[in-house]
Amino acid sequence: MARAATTTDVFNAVAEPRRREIIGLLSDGREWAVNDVVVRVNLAQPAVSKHLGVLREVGVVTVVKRGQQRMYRLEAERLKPIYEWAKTYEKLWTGQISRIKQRAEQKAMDRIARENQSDENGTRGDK
Amino acid sequence: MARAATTTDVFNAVAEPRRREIIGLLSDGREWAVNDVVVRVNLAQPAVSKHLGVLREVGVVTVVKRGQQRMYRLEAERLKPIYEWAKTYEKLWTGQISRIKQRAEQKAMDRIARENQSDENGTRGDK
DNA sequence: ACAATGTATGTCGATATCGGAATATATGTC
DNA sequence: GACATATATTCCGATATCGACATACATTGT
Repeated sequence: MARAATTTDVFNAVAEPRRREIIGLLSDGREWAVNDVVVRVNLAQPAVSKHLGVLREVGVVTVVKRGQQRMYRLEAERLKPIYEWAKTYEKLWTGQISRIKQRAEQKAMDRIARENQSDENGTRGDK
Repeated sequence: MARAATTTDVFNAVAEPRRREIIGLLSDGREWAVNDVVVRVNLAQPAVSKHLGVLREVGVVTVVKRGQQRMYRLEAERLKPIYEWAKTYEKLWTGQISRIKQRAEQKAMDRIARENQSDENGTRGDK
């Protein structure tokens, strides 16, 4: 078995920097003709067509014919799986505390929480 | 030029499903020996070592020797770029405001397109 | 019908992958 | 030292990639 095809996954499709660049362009919500993209990206037209083809296969963009042009549009919700996946790990880096410290803190917190059972009633008397 | 190396990018490293699976395992914050991973994932040891090597090269995991074992640990903050990237597009699929706006724009586009050419499929039109 | 424009497709070369198998490199144990 | 365990490294075959280039296809205008 070899490397997975770029079209098997949103993850694989988006791994290519050029493709991310193109997604960035289309993120303005407008429809983009292939040539509009070619002008902005430093790539020849066939390369752009292929990248758009990959993005289309995984549903990240949709095409519609308009005259002799093909208008590509971003289907951003297809990126959601990536967002959700990464979001799963967000809690592991938020706060500047490292994970190890977090674990230590967690244990300390548990202990303190137990100890505080005796101190349940509001010593925080501001008011 | 060929496909980018899996070690060039967090995006590329994470494009591989097995690697994401391994990341999922390590997300409990503990240190994992290679064999611990081998037992959980349906892969031979060399394959696992290689995957861990890739993840290590991009900094997603770190290693530390302990006896004859190599303990791997997740460095979740290295996934942040992916989260941030995807987050940029979150607003495009959540919230009704952008959705409505997008819809309106799309309808305008469609109308313009229709005006520009009423002939989609070989039907000899007027003009 | 012909030319021009916009886009897709096919071929090619260089490169890298992924998993398996075999082997090498520690490290620990008797 | 001999041996077992844990892991890394190397070689292999099959497969895909990506960009360049050439070319085909499609649509529009004259």
